[in-house]
Amino acid sequence: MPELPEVETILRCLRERVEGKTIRQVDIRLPRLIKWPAPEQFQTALTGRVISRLERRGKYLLFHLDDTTVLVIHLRMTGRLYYRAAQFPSGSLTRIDFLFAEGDALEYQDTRTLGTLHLLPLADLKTLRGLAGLGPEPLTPEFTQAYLSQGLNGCKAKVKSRLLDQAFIGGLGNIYVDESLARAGIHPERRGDSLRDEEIAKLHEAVNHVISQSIRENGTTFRDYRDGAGNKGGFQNVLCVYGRKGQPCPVCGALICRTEVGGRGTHYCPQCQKEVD
DNA sequence: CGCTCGGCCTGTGCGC
DNA sequence: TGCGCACAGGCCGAGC
Repeated sequence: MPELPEVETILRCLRERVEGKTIRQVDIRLPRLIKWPAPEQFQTALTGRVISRLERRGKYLLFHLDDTTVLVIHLRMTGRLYYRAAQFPSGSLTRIDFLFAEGDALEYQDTRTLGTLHLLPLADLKTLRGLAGLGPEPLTPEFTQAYLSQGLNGCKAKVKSRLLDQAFIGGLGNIYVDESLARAGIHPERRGDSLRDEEIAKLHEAVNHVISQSIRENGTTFRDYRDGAGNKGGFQNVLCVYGRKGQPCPVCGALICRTEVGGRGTHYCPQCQKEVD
């Protein structure tokens, strides 16, 4: 479900609500979501811990605890984290319920149940390969035009597939890749190594622009996404191509096309994003 | 080694 | 109305 801007929005929302809270009880209703350690140990180890700090890396959310262990949550497609005030009961959609000593709670919901939860000592975070191998994120000093250029150099894969690789760029997902390529005027099926310098410059600008604008808009609610308090995002109102098959391109008016690239639904403007390979 | 594809899950919305 | 199918924001591992 969520990509970098959505996870960032959840982080900002939850920070003020759960940092400093003591976990009194963990109610596990779908144990298979807990990948490490075994659910019983997960439950025991978390009970009594204080959440000292929240952090986001790519699409991962990290809950640092007062004993230097870390709860790592990945929401995958439909995971949600909801803060629940003390007077409300836990709902039927909750898969894992974190109850605080103060009476309030954090609930993990997940329709498709593809999400993952790990509890690890800080020093063992490197064993989570997806997390440890994350590439630089958009809007960081490491994500330069030169880095993008170097990563596309010799890349025979389609540019869209390359941009979705979290080890190359951390945090981009299907929506923002489609939107970035649209803004840069690059067809998603172009070979990575076919992009000219000026196109790479445009793509670099586009990725940063799209991600920063979406963070400002609190992410994209295409369907399921909500932040930690249940609020929708706003970026869906300014999407140029994603989910807009058959609708006019806001730039040129041509009708948006949908195709499949690397098994992912892909949207582009046939006029602004010409195939030139 | 680089890359593509299928599998993991459940729910929703569409066309017939 | 009911049914079946296509599709869904991500990631990993098998296999080419």
